[in-house]
Amino acid sequence: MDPHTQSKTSTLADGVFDQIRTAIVKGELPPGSKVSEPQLSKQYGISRGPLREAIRRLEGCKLVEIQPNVGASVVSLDSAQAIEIYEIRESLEGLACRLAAKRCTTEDCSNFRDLLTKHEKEIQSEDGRLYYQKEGDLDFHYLIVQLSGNRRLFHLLCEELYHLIRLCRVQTSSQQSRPEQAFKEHHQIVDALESNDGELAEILMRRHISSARATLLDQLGNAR
Amino acid sequence: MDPHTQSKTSTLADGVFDQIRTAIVKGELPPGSKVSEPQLSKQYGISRGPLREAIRRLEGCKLVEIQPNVGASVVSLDSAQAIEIYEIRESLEGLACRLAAKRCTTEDCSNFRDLLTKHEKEIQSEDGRLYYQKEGDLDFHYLIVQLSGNRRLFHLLCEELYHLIRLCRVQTSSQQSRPEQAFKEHHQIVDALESNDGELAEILMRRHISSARATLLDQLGNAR
DNA sequence: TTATATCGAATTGTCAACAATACTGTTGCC
DNA sequence: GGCAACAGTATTGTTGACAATTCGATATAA
Repeated sequence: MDPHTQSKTSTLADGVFDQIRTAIVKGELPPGSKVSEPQLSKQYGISRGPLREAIRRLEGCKLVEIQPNVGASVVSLDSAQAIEIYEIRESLEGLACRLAAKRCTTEDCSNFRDLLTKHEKEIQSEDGRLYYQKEGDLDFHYLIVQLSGNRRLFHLLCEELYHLIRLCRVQTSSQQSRPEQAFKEHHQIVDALESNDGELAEILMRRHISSARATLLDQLGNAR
Repeated sequence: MDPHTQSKTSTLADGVFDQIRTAIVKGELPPGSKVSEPQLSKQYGISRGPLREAIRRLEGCKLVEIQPNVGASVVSLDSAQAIEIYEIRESLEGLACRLAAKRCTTEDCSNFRDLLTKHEKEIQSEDGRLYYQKEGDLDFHYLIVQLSGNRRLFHLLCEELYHLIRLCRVQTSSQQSRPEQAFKEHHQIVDALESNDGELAEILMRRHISSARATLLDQLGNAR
């Protein structure tokens, strides 16, 4: 569609991987829809070779499912799978938070505070409705995972799991209904980070995500 | 090499994916070694197309690293990365254990006990040295993850992380030196599962893996 | 001897064509 | 009318060839 979108990636396969992944998490390729090789091959102006490699990478991220001799489809996450994803997220972000608390400097903390006040303004100005859709929430979590220092954990969360979570939100067209509470919880987490209390930080983060999961599942239930 | 090894998988790419993955975790393709497309293409008797798809899947499992215009190499895990992997494993298996405790039936528990006594015999007969290399240890963990009921967690651990852990052991040619202690810890975990005490089971599992990590890192340090 | 440049070989990236399988719409039969 | 077999079409799986890039060896100069 956008011919100028093709960024200057070294290989075509990596380029279309990024593009298709974005299309999926934005909902342009709806969950359950078929990922047709001829169509995408035309659309992105590349041959089927690199395209198939890109699809295989998407399969690795669990964003598409491939049936042999049938093809790939965008994953469709039911509530059971959403629960599974959030259980894993809760565990891993708890870990990230515990690790981050050990490495958190005063400068890091002030960065967190800055981010949170910036978010607070957005919440107030937009009445909070768009906070989650604009990825403001994930920003905060990104920063913590980054601070954890565990690069594999960063990749697992930020390059794989978060995309699935975006997909969940797309499927429910979720407008998070508890921005104020989430905001308060974020501050509590930073408090724990500030005092380098890893165990508390982990507990708070797990509780925070557990609440988010409950909210999401509530919406999933209502959507049905 | 083994022409009859090519199992009847639906697609060539999936077949060689399995074969190469096995070759990597067995150490036949040593860490850091180049994954040459022409060579493997000849070796497995397939064209480069499906082979490249298989390599892309291996990249998704983090078993190889791909540099554009250079090619893929088997990952080589230093101690820092081993720590990262074990941190993640500790967190996720803690989760698995907590979930498993909630779903554990008396039948499941007797299965665990059977497995453990079987392992005990192996330990005694072989003086424990081969316990870990024969994957007896991972058997136990497999069962718990399976019992957790979280299929995505199962895939993440058993289809991705455990292969990396095997790779760690291959790199250190690790002969676990604490089979008796591990065995005792396994029993304690089953005790917790038996009483459906998820929180205790999680704590015990995390501690168990933490000990395993310490042992591994000790060997990594000595190996250097 | 060391460093640099250059050329050639090998490898990776990409493509288009062929083979095999799955899907679709029709026909024929019960 | 409904269902099963069938043929045609479209899609996926696979291959070999070509283009582009990288790697290595040789030669040259300081």
